[in-house]
Formats: sequence, C-alpha cells, structure tokens
Amino acid sequence: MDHNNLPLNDIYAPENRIYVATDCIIFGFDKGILKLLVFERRVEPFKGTLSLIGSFVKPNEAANEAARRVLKEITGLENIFMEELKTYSNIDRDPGARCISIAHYALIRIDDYDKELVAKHDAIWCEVDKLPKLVLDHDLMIEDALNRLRRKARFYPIGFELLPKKFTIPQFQNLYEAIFQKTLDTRNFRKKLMSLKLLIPLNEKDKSGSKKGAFLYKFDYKKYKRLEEKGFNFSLFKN
Amino acid sequence: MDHNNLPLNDIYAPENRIYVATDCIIFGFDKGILKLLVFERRVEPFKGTLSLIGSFVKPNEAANEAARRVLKEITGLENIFMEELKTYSNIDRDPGARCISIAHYALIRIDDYDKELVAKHDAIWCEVDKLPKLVLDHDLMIEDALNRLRRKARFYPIGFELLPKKFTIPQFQNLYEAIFQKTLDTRNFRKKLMSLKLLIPLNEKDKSGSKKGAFLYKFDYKKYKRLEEKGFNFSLFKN
DNA sequence: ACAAAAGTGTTCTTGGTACACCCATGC
DNA sequence: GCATGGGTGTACCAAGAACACTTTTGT
Repeated sequence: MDHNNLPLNDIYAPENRIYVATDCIIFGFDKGILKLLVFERRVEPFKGTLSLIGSFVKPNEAANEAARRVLKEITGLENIFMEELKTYSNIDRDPGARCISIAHYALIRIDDYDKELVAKHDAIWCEVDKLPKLVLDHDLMIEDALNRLRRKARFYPIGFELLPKKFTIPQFQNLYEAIFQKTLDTRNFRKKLMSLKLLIPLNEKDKSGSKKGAFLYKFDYKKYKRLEEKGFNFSLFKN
Repeated sequence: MDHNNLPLNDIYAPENRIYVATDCIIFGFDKGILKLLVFERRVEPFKGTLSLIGSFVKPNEAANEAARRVLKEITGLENIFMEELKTYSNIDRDPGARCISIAHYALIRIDDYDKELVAKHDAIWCEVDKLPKLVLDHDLMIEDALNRLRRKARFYPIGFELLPKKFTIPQFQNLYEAIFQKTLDTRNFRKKLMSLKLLIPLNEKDKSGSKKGAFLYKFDYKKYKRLEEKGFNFSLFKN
C-alpha cells in the first residue's frame, strides 16, 4: 500500500475499517445435473429466502481460511478444491452495513459430504438452472462462478473434483455436457480424453448406469502434476 | 452471507471490521521491455523501499473504484484496462495492522500518462525482470499479476492496451515476445494475427524502428466486441 | 554498397470434426 | 428377444509449425 505517503497514525484510523465476509459457491454433480449448495435463512434479515453460505472473515484467519472453515462447518469436508472467485464490494450491496465479500467457489463430490450436517444448517442442493432469486448480489456471484467453472474446466482437469474417485467415461462426459450445456460426440470425447493418458483404468465396472456396465477409472493426479509443471495443456475441445 | 444464522446485532460487531486496501500492479511497455510502475516510499514505515501503489478502500467507494482512483492520482489516466487480480489476506501480511488488500492490475500506454504526476509521487518505471525485493507481499502480487497477464493476453486481445493506439506488427510481436519470454516466428505470427481480421491498416509508416519503416495499424475494438459476444477465440499461438 | 529491419509462401504434420454400427447385459 | 446405454474406427479438413529469401531505405 502507499496510503499516499502519509505517516502511520493518519492511515490506520479505525473508521477506515470495513466488514469483510466470504461467500461460498459450492458446486456438486448428481445424476447428470449440476447443483449448488444453498441455504435457507431461518432468521431475519431475509428470513425464508435463499442465500449462499458465508461468514465474516475473523481477525485470526485469512479469507480462504474463512471459506474453508465455512465449507467444513456445512459439509464436514476438508481438502476440497476451492478457489477465490472475486471480491464484491459495491457500497450498497449489503443494506445492513458496509460489507465486502470475497467469494470462493468449491467443487465437491456430492456423495462424500455429511448429510446430517447439511440438513442441520438448512442447506439444500438446488439445480443450477432452476435457482430462484437469491439474496443480495448472490445471483451475480453464481453467474460469475459458473463462467469461471466453465473457463477453468476447459483448460484444467477440475471436472474430476465433482465426480466420485472412481468414475466412468460416460459419467465424465455427462458432467462436461452439464457444465457446458451442449452435447459432445462420444467417440471424439473419448479419443481426446484417452489421448491425454491421465486416466488409470480399473478392472471394475459400474453397472448403475446401464446393463452392460461401464469401466471405472481413476484420475492420475500425480502424473498430471508432473505434466502441469512442464506446461501441459489439458483441454478437451476447442469450440 | 450466512453468519451462521445469527440475528443481526450479533453479527455486525465493530471488532469484526478489518482494514481493506487495494494495490495496483501497473504494467507498461517501453522500447521492447515490459515495465512496472512502482513507488519509492518517502516516509516510514518502509522508508526508502519500493512498493506497489495503493490505498485504503474508502467507505464510499468499491474496491475497483479505489483502484481507479489511485491509478488516476498517479498517472492522470482514466478508462484504463484494469481488472481485479486477487485478494491478499494473510493475517500477518501487514505488520502495522490486520489489513487485507484487493490487488488490481492495469495496462497502460506508457507514453500516454502524465509524467509530472508520476514524478511528484516518487513513482518510477522498473523493468519487470530487474525488480528488487518489494515491501510486504508485493513480490507475490507481481508474480501473480504476471501469470495472469500471460494467461489473459493469450486468449484476449489485451496486449493492445499496452501499445500506442497506432502500432506496427513488429511492435506487437515484440510485446508478445516480452510477455511470454520467447521468440516467435515472424511469418506465422503475422499470418495468424492477420487472419483474425481485427487490425485496421493505416496508410502511414513508423520509421522509428527501421530505415524501411513499418506500416501502422489500429485495433478494431468495435469489431472485436461484436465477435466476442458470439464467443470468439482470440489466441495467437498454442504452446 | 551495406547494414538493418520489414515483409512474404509453401510444405508438412497434427489435431479436430463428422459420422454409424456392433456389443453386452438385464429384463 | 429387445431395449438400453457402452464402446469402437476412418476419412476429411483446418490450423499450427518449420523454414529462407527479397525489399526498402538511411548512412
């Protein structure tokens, strides 16, 4: 900071402080549908309306620590893919007080989380394209998060974070079709995906999706990390 | 925000407030070299050291407004390409007080700005790969900004923001070579650039770079905006 | 006349895209 | 035996990569 070259005591005036919060856009993928974990307010203000899950950033934590704390409180999960999205800081975004929010988005394996915790916090999974109007600027956050997810999933293998650890190729294709809202050619998708050589084939089939059953795979994180450092371009399609 | 479903009066406790600042990573391009506008502190703390240019976010402005205000105070420029980079919020990042910074990066035409203003604020242009250690976590911010610039310049035509409004193809290629730290094939670069059909040729030459002189062009912002809405992929090379 | 940068085409290779049928199984 | 989703190969086309010489002009 420069603070216009003022000495310390002029800068750090308490009235310059602002409430800092974080809101989490938590994505999940269930039965071919992309979902968001949202939250129904039990108390005023905005009682009964939906909002994202969030919290103030406390004096003893960084913004991303706050986001992870929130995520853990609601889902019980740790070590989740989570990234800072963007800061929302319009002066009138929160009618209660001047408050900025540093939004984060997370991708979780929808069958991994603690259902009791989720229920206890009045959190519900809502399909992304059937969301009602949310509180404050949370709609905007979600829109931004979706765009970010699309851009990111296109160039980085973060899609795997939304699938079970063992997954099938058709599941993976469904996920991408849900994220990008378009159908993809099975043969080309497979061919490209396999050419990356980042899937470890397992000798098991998942029969939940069809009678024939589809082979299960694991994503090779270690190999990807190695390739990534050398500037590897994970990208499953062009347009 | 959820604030754990607490009523209002428990949430908005003044001690939850934090100092919020913004720091600006201001890129310029001059004579084939990528530069940063940094700032030499005249007063304690950190007197004599270099830092980015920043300020607190004031009660009546959003974070991006604060960043634009700072940019204008130092360079006199408005309507500049500027984007939020990332929030820096480690609890001990600023020894003076708990203070988070919402960093922004900007691209300016280095011959456009107000040199008197810059001088008055003890700001100096410093080559990006000859930067000394800066104050606090500003080195980290710069590293992040450089990575962001590279990713962004690869897929969006933001490079033009660093060049004069009238520029030559060789200038443009030099810029990309400076950003990506590698040499590019002249013929392929030109071919690709021209195939995008986003440059308006002018019937003038710039002779500052050679005896022969190189033709000047303007970037067609309007056309780009139209194409962008339809999902246009500006990208000058692959690897 | 020579130095220094601008400008220009072709070939090869890679990778994307389009497209249709057989397979395995549970019911 | 049939319905359902899983799995496979080929031909065409577009775009990237490699590569060397001529042009212009100031000195």
